[in-house]
Parts: sequence; structure tokens; C-alpha cells
Amino acid sequence: MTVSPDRKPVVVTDLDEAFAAVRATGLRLTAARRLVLEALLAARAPISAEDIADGLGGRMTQSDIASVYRNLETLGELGLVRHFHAGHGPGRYVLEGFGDREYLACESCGLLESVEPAALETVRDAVRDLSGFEASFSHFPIVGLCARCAKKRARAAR
Amino acid sequence: MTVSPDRKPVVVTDLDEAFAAVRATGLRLTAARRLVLEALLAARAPISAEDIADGLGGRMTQSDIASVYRNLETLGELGLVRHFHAGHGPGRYVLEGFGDREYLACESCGLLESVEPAALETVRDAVRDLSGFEASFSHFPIVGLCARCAKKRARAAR
DNA sequence: TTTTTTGCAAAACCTTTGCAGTTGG
DNA sequence: CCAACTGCAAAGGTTTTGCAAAAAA
Repeated sequence: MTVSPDRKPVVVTDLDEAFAAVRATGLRLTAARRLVLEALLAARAPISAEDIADGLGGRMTQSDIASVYRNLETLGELGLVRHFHAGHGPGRYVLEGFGDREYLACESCGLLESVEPAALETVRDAVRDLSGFEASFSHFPIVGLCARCAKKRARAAR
Repeated sequence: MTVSPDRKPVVVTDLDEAFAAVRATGLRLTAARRLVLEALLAARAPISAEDIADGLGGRMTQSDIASVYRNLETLGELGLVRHFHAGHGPGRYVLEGFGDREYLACESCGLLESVEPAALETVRDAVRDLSGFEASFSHFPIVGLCARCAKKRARAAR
């Protein structure tokens, strides 16, 4: 079993910064790489590799899914991109530039509720109190029902 | 996005009880079905569909992986079996008979730490306090580092 | 006998890999 | 120029599905 090496997030908030960050590492700024960055920046939310390869449903240029995965991995190693698994389905990728966020995944409506990492500190504390287990929600977020769906569920069960 | 219907756990603690529970539903008690139940009972811990198909590494009779999946699903609907996804890798299946447990998955050593569901109530409370989100850990358990691995990690970082 | 279930093979889904050809610097 | 990168195609791991044959009740 492996654990991803600690990568310091590299915050970029526009394309130029992203491109500069890539160039600064000596990596090449190819068309495929640019497309990935553009899609992530346009999405402003966690999306799948397929979303990117599709060009966000046709709104952008399409690209090869294998290159997308390779670039997501590379950009992840650079600290520009983070990815996580929210329940079933494909992994989600998001630009670190949108701020340090963690997510709560609603398994009913698909909502990815974004919360500040600090807010989850009390949650991590509660887990740690159990047995010293250090919970990490950044790669496998908490899954459940958002407030809306939980209410709906409660109403349905009445 | 779908959510599994609420299934009341059906607790069985030996083969005869399991077989009886299956018969009671009108479902047929086939050899393949029995093998799944036997493997789950012998394992006494969450295992993968492949573990079952392999006959627990040769200790038991092998069976067809497709039938294993179909039976796990059927037995899940009956409330005899629960399954969840602990980080990467195949899903894990466990007999409800081993008591109502939740798990904490260590992504370093692979340990599945079993805890009482009630113990996670404080954790769920902490999440609920954030935004009303109802966390559920039974299908997507908390992932992180067990106390042992966390300590090792801290030592290595010194 | 009838309906359920099986075993096999094929496909679906997400992701990774090999490789020959292309391209950025 | 040439190492880095791409696109394509194939494969890997996990799970589902179609279907004719087998078996439970």
C-alpha cells in the first residue's frame, strides 16, 4: 500500500501563472498540457479526466484521455493539481489555485460541498480520540447526505 | 446518483443460520451461494470478491467471480452482507453477523481498524455542525493513518 | 417441470502503459 | 537536435451483463 508523497500546493489563479509555474520547473508547455490547465481553470470546480478530454462537453478543444491522465499526474506532482475520489465514479481533479478546500460528497444529489480544511480539524480530532487514527479527507472525502438531501430523506421517512 | 435502499441487517453467526435465512426468503440455496457464505464466515473479516472466488487462497473451493458478485449483491439485498470501499482497490464484503462495525482504513499498512458505530457518533456530530451534512461511513469509511503508521510517519519526518 | 441460478465469455468502466512518431526549447 | 511529450492502441483491474446450459424446488 502506498501513500502519495507530500506535495506542497502551488497556488496559481490564472493561465499565465499556471504556464509560468510549468515553465519554471523545466517541463515543456505543450498543447495538451495547456488544455488540461485551461479546462481546470475554466471549470473552477473538481472535474473528471474525461470532462477534460471531452473539452468540458465541447466548450473547449478535446484531447487524448491518456495524455490527460499523464498530465494530471505530472501537474499533481508539481503541486498545481489535486485529485480525490468522491464515492463511486471517476476521480476528480481540481486546481490548487482555487484555495485550500476539502469536500463533502453527497451521494444522493452528487453535490461536492466545499469546506475549509480547518473546519474539519474538529472532525479529525474526534477520530483521533478514538484510537490515535489520523484521518485524512483530502484524498478520500467524507461521503453522506448534504443538508438538503438529508432533510428530504427525513421527510420521506415520516 | 443512487443510494442503496435501507436494508435492515440480518445477523447470522453460523452457516446453518445463514442457510436458513436464505431459504426463508424463497431464494435457492445453491452451491455457489453456499460457497460465498462459507468464505465470508471463515474469513471473519472484510474480504474482496476475488478472495471469495479464489476460495480464500485455496483453503476453500473456488468459484466463478461473476456468480460471486451476483451472490454478494443478492445477499446484500437480504441484509446478510455489507460491502464498502476502503480507499483504492476492490470493494470489501463482510457478514453482518460479526456485529455492527464500522472501519477506519489505514492507507499505509492496509489495516482495517474496526470500531463500534456508536464511537463514530461524535465524528458525525462534528461534521453535522459544519453545515448539516449527514456523514455516513458505512459505505465509504474514513481513510488515513492508523496510530502505528502515524507515529512511524512522525518519526520519519523528524 | 419450471424458474432460478450458474459458468463462461464478453463488455463496461476507469486508468495505466508501450511504443513509434512529433514537438518544444 | 534530442529529450520530453503526444496520440493511439492495447492492456490492467474491478465489476456487470448476455445467454445457453444446469440445477433447485
